[in-house]
Amino acid sequence: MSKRGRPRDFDYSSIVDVAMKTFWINGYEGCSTQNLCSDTGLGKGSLYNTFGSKHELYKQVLERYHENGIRDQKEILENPISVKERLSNFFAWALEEDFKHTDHKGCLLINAGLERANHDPMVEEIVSKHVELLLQALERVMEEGLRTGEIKKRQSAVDLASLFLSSYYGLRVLITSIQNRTLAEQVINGTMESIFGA
Amino acid sequence: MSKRGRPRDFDYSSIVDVAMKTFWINGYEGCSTQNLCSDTGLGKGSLYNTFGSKHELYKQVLERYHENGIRDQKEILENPISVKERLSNFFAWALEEDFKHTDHKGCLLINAGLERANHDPMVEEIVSKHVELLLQALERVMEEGLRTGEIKKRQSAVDLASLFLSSYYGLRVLITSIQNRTLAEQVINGTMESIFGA
DNA sequence: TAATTTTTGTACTGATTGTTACAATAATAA
DNA sequence: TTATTATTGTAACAATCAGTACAAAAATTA
Repeated sequence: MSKRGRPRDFDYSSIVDVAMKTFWINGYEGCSTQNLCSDTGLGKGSLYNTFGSKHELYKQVLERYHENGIRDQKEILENPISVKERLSNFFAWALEEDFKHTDHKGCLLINAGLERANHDPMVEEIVSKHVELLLQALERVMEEGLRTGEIKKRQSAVDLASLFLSSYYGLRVLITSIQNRTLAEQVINGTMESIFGA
Repeated sequence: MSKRGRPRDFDYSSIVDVAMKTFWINGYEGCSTQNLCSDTGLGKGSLYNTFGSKHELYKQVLERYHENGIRDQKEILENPISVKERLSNFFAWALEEDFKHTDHKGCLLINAGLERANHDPMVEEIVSKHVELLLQALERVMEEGLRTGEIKKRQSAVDLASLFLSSYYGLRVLITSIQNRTLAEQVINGTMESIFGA
């Protein structure tokens, strides 16, 4: 009694994935519903019947990106290896994310935040939540590093986490805007040295 | 013989300033030529007669923003006071830039870079140039700090400059996406401590 | 004044925007 | 089979997009 009528012949989840890439490449204002239809293969009927609006589809995309992202980031940061290795892995993961794709670049949440967080409360909310969770995870890592003595600095965990966070986002912005691997490696080097150096 | 015909009754420079704000608030794709006309007070005839296209006006805006920006930044970084004060002033300047406006936020060049650098060579070029010049200015400051002993770390000037650069861009992204002054101050604190701390 | 040159506003272009209407289609439940 | 329900593709919607055509207006030069 629950599922009468013609079943849809596409996979909801796959559509969100494809739409993610389309929004990623073009931004929200920069891509049309026509683009979304041709990229996903859906007709307008199906797209609007399923998602209701371009904005709602965008929301689904951002929520998924956030959930996948914070999962991956936590996995890296909570791995029971040395703190230095964890942070190093975190940077390596970001670097790979940014250089493995040739058509879309950077962190989708940053792109969305800069394009729309000011006028779009939905975007603001998701980005805020993500940053908050990431910052908390980083603080826990820094606390552990300070406790075990792996980090010898006399800085607070909060300050260290904030430094790392901003450096990380700055790195992704720089990579996205100007494709420069050397600079990226210098940023990573400079940040790691600042935390673990003499 | 040089200026015959009806003179324009608006100031080119002022128009670029107004257009800058319009692009800043809405992004490139997010604002229409209609928006630009109503904000500047120009008719379409005047706007297209003067600038030729939306894209050309955007270029004028970005070039002016870049020139003004790098001028201000260099002025702060080359001020003959202590290196620590200079970098502190630099952060204070960024903080003020981001919090003094309520309608438009962040660094226009970052916004432009993330929205368009990938498909628009003009944008990529201006952003690259700006980052390069800023990085050079930062390197000179770090070299001076290392030479005078004000910076006691054993990091290279390049690494220190890269760290500061990414942290600075990360800061501006964070402020733009999530309005959080406390986090901003933690970022600044964390970065300054990393460079000048024990 | 008259000829010349540029600016200005208005109307308009074809294309595209996000969204809706709806009939044909295809499945299930009875 | 028949009734029901959801999905699908197509056509269309008013609104807006970037850009153009052009004549009226306003200045200069002669």
